Amino acid sequence: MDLLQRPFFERPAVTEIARELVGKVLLTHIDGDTVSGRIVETEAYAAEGDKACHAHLGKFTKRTKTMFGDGGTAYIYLCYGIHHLFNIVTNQSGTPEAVLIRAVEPLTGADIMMERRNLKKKARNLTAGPGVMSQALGISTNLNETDLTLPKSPIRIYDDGFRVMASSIETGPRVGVDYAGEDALLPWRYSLKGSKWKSPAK
DNA sequence: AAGAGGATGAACT
DNA sequence: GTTCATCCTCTTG
Repeated sequence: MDLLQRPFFERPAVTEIARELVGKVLLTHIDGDTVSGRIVETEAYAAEGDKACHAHLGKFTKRTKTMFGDGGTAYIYLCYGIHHLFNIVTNQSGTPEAVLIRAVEPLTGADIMMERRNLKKKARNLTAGPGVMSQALGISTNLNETDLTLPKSPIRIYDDGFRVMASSIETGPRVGVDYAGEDALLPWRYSLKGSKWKSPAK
């Protein structure tokens, strides 16, 4: 299990990072519990030419300032007043780009995830979807700006040797970004073809 | 100070 | 297929 280091996240091509994150392991160590899941769905949000990005055109606010930090930082924000959405900031400090993690396949600690989600079975609705995934992993906005590259961080990304062939990656338009006009059509959603742990969103 | 809207999910018909 | 819970952030006045 190799912890992904800062250089992986500081690259300029956010779409490339989003694609490569599919198949990686997302691990959290929160409240003494360690759980992990394999990333099966991501979305890329770019600093330029992407109206769907919260910080497009350099829009700097209290919320978006996290995206201007170093690559490898957690960007977690509340959506619809209910859901905690987990993103990974990419590119160099000052360039606000991020990858939204939308779904994982449970690997370890599924019992803890079920407890957090108040579910009895290890079903697809345990972690398939950005809001429910965060809940299962114990991620909430108080972990915003967490450095993901430290060995002791409560949230980390690992490469466990699992390899995904290019032909196993499915692309499509991002979810819930209709307000972004033509940028909503960009095929910047990446998922693992055939995985049953993808989010149900069309 | 107030209002609108949002990178969703669950529970309906 | 539709509705709506729920609240933070941003915009406007």
